[in-house]
Amino acid sequence: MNKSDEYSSSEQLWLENQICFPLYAVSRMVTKLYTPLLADLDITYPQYLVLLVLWKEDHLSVNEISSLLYLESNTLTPLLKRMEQKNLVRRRRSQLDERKVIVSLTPDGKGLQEKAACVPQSIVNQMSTDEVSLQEVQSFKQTLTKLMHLLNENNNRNRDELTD
Amino acid sequence: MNKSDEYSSSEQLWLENQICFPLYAVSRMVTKLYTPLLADLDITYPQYLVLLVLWKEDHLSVNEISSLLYLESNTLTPLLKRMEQKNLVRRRRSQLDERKVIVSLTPDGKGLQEKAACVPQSIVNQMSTDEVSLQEVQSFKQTLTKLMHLLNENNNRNRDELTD
DNA sequence: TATTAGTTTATCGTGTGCGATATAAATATA
DNA sequence: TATATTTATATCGCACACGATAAACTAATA
Repeated sequence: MNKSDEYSSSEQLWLENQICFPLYAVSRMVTKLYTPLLADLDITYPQYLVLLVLWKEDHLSVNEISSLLYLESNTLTPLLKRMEQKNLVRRRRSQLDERKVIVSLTPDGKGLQEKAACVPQSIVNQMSTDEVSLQEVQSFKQTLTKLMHLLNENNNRNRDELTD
Repeated sequence: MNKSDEYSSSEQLWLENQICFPLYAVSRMVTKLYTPLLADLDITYPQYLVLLVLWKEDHLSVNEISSLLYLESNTLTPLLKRMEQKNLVRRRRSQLDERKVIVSLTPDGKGLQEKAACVPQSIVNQMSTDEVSLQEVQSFKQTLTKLMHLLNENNNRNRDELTD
């Protein structure tokens, strides 16, 4: 173990020595960066994520969206209903399997893709500075992605253990 | 600019090429890791964060907690009231400045520190694997902390621009 | 084919987060 | 000292997140 990783029991309970707190804080701060940009499109950040996956592949079931975004149906169902109210998507029960609800883009929902094209660059510009190099951002993203898959498997394992 | 950073306008709108999505997903997944551990203490993750800062320094105003956790008063006020209901903290108007509300630990709130001592190690154990080295976690945390301060200044700047 | 088990989505309740705004106290200024 | 400005919390409304659970449908099996 590295010397710098040794903390006393009480020091471990200091905010500065925790890794999860900055993760939590930065996540909220980044969402705040998106807010004014997405307000122009009259959508929220989670709604933007749903549009991102549908722009890549349309006509996905709630379950498929759930798997891609790691969001549960109890979050997605009301969120998708709000998007349906705004005429961005349509929700239809599948003919082949009446349990499934297929979510499809409306012309309005498709149309937002062009208006959103400038969003990613605007975010990247706001996040990159002299203090954080592109190289650093790249490896940061790699770690994030590894953690995402790791923790997702962890969550799935914990959930399955309970039902066993 | 690095070759690998060049994306077309439409590729920038792919989930896999975004850095903010894994940030958002990992943040939620990590909170899920805490949930069963904190459930034993009958607290939530944001409530745990409040306790962390009070264990380090007791008798903080709402504003001071707000600055440390980057949470607004409209989030903290009801959260602190719930903690007061559970007899973890006391909320008292300052004698010197009646605008300020001083938050102090009760004996119950202090007592939780011992029971929470094992929480950080449990989280670290669940997050560290062969795939993510300690070295990697260290630099990941450094980038996170830099981003946290950067984005906070950014947010403060944007807020002040509107009132000017 | 009748029953059981599994899958998919939805509902309910609680707890955040935050933009906009209100309220009250303290400070600054005319 | 009366008034305006600033500061510190609180209130309101809306949109997530998610654990627990229900309801509807399909698949598996006796």
